[in-house]
Amino acid sequence: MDTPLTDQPDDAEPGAEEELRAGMEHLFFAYRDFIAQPDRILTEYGFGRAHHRVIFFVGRYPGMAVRQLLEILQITKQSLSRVLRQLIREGYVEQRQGETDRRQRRLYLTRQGTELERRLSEDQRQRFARAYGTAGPDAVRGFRTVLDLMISGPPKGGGGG
Amino acid sequence: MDTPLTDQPDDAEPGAEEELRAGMEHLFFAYRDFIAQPDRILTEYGFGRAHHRVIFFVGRYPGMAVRQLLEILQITKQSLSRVLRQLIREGYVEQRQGETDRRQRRLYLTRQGTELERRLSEDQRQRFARAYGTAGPDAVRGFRTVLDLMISGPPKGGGGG
DNA sequence: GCATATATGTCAATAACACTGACATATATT
DNA sequence: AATATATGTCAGTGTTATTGACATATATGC
Repeated sequence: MDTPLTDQPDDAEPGAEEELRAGMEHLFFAYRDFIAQPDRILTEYGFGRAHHRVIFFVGRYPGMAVRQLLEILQITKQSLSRVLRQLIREGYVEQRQGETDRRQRRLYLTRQGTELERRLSEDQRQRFARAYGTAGPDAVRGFRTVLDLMISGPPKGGGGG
Repeated sequence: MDTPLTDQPDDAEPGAEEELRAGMEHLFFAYRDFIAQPDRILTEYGFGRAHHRVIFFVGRYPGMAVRQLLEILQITKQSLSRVLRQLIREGYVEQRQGETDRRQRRLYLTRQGTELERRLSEDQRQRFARAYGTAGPDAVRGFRTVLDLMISGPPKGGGGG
């Protein structure tokens, strides 16, 4: 589409180094293209990427506490607050007091929020579905294996993943 | 490390839908963790994520023209300009006039820029090397297959993406 | 009850990174 | 000469993030 690059860069080093850099590059492209369409939709609503992340995770884990969301998104309370306030005010997310811990404000998508979530993730779901379908189950397993290994570090180090 | 989520969300739907959403979620985590360490290093230099992207791509494709960089990063000329100006002024990137087309300013890393590139990508390379090594060549092939399929859209549709 | 910690929310100031619009220069193409 | 391309810059704006400070409600330990 718009990546006029050959598979092998000018100073292609043979072997592993090149393989790693190619992976890094393609992860960048995949993520870039992954968020392009939702970004376009969000502008209609006056929302940004952060709103999408909140809607995605609250949709996926209903009843999530604010604290959890902060840990997942790794942003500050102040940043989340502005986004969350907007989503609540405009009727996409609602809060309910926690039952066991009443300090918590547990988060849920409203019907309107669920609709927006569907709309935002439509292209992303199709993108995954297409890639998964074309690549086949073995490749998907490999994809998930590598992706998961990149998330929290090596199983040996533990690191708290 | 900091993702206190179970593998299956509250409203787990059976089958494909759940698989897709899990993939989307893990792609988010992988990318988030992928850029965390470079982001920390960049603050030492007063640089941001955009500087890293420029350094990465100029390092990978020496002699790249500004136009190509704009297409890859999908940002505006004005946005790139600010970043590029800073990198040139501080001696990480240099420009040379194109030989065949003298309007072009072809971009190269200086020695200092190459050093910074190594430092910025060190954690990312290790992360990929670890994941690739642990997952094994079959999984890596699957990973690359799926990742590449997600980049520009279906092979059938061809062009757009 | 009191002290302290946790979960949440908000105000203010700031920065990085993107945007649009307008305009300028050098060079290439027709 | 006219037009297009490649690049650069100025001005203004907006989103998303930051840090710091402070407030409220609730939980927990003594």
